[in-house]
Amino acid sequence: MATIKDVSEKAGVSQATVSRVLNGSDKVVESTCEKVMAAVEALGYRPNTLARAMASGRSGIVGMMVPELASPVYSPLMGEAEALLRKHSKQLIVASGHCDPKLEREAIDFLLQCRCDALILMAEAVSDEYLLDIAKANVEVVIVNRAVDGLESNCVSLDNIAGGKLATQFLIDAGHTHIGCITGPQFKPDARDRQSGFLQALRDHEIAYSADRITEGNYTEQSGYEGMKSLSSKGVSAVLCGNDEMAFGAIAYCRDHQIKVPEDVSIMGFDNLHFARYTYPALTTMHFPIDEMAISAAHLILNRCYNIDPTAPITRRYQPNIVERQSVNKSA
Amino acid sequence: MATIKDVSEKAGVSQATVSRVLNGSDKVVESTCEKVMAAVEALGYRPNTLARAMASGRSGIVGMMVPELASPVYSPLMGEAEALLRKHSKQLIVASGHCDPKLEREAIDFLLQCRCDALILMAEAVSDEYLLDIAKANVEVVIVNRAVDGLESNCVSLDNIAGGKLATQFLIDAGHTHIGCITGPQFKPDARDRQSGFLQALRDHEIAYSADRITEGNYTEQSGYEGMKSLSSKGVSAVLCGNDEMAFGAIAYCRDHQIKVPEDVSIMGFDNLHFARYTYPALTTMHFPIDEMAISAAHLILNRCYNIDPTAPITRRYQPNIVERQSVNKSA
DNA sequence: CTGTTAGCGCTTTCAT
DNA sequence: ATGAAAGCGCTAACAG
Repeated sequence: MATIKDVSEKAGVSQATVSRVLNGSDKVVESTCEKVMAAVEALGYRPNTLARAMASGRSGIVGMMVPELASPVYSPLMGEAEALLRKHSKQLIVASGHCDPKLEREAIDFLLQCRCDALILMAEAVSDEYLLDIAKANVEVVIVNRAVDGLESNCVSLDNIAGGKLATQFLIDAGHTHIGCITGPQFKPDARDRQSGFLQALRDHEIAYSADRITEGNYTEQSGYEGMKSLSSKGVSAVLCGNDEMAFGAIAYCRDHQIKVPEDVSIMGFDNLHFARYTYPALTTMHFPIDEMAISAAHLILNRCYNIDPTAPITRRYQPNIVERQSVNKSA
Repeated sequence: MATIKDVSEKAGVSQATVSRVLNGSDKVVESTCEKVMAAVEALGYRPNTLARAMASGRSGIVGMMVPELASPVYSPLMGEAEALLRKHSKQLIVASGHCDPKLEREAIDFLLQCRCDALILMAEAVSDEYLLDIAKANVEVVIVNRAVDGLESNCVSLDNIAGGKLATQFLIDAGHTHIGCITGPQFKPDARDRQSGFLQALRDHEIAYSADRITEGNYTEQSGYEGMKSLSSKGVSAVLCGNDEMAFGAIAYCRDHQIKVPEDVSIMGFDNLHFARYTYPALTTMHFPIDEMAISAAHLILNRCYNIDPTAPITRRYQPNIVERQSVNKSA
């Protein structure tokens, strides 16, 4: 593969000059410029990103960590961020943390070793302190879906408490008083928040809280199925699920056991996955604006790290809203 | 951030020695080793991947191009490949080509500039010739979901013709003779192949081919919805969709228009997306073993490029198989 | 077993 | 406006 040296020789100029025309930085006289471009063309030269990063101390790479690469929930985060970053010639590299503190640290380490200029982290397992440490290093850090104390201006998060509350209120307004909840795994901040919103709404409406109407799942369909099974004998007329996938599982359980949704039991999800509209009945759920959050995160980095688009509006705290479809009975 | 020089000074040895203990390559005496490790620890040193790649001529990075980062179809490709590669300390970086020849070239260029040791390409828009050119360069290339003449040993593909045929046969065996087809966009090789399998099966069974029972979609739900609309007046008892997403759209159309699936019309998908089991009725479809293909692709690279696991079994040509659920009426 | 010495391909002063 | 030269942080012969 051709190097800058080859190009400079072929064009009869110095390497510095080649570098200058390629980066459009300094003023180069028209004719020299053409000679260089011709040589680049002839040799099929592609600048070596690695070498460029080494010499300049800027890699142009932004690293992202998500829990899983293959997940309907996080995919949009990668998709949207990549699109925007690419538009400004920044490259996104992604690593997955698999919700495990050790793996998350490894992933972040990897990203750091790649000398990313900035990091977008969707960290679920690692501690706040660890994140604070990272943020002190000389990389710009943006944390998605989690509000870390002391890192307010680096976080783009969703108000999950308000979401849980809003969803529950919707169910209450629809006339439900016997409401069950299949929560996400309690070690995850978002799962805890959603549940606490649920509890708050109950309290606000002075509806008796009943521990056996709450069951903990792990965000998978399977656990939603199990959760629904255990709730089905508890006399609930509505079930709030910690996420859409568990809601899919709950619906599947109902179908398998001749429980009609929403006539016999209403089911509500959380996330508004793309597919939520295709279940039967179509799932009523809370919208998680992850694509917008991705864009805010990317803008934040573009601003702070590369000084691009400093006027782009950035929202740091998002409010979920209800997407009403057919899985909730409103005449209960 | 600490460099190898800092470490070598702190440990009182040469940089070369530090490099040796870090790479476990050469023999280093125990005591030296400990000194170095202590210094590494004390300084919080992380080797610079970029510099390492430059000096060694090997980046340890494998590049992947997929049509979209956020897609239920391609996600597993990234997820599985990353998991396996990471297990062997290789990093995956992903770029998206958006099904556009220009963007695909840019993505591949980017990957090449990053000096990836190998490329996993899911290229839909770029020509065979272009792929042949790339393969001639000094990167290992694996092409997924496309069989390129002259690159047989670098391709991991799915027999889409056989898949289209098998699916159609299944419909025919179920008693259907008036079969419609919503195909994918014809500029995509897989869409063409699936359609030609459909046509072959019809021919094999001497069922009259009727052009107005075939409509071209673009793999989106929306286009499936539209396709079903146009087919609904053509007297078909079954519809084969070019992919699951269009099948979802077709089902949605039927639901909106009181057409019962599968009593009035049977619908069959292609891909077996994770979500296909959650539609109502649950979608009968062809399984696209993309996770296994991802693993084969990754193994191929591990073998050829890094000489790891040379005995791992690798399949280059996959056969889709039927996943029977509830959307096809078998007593037609 | 360990140190010395060249680079890897590029950017960036500093001269001219 | 352009060239010369010094690194960026690391690995890889080659000595010893």
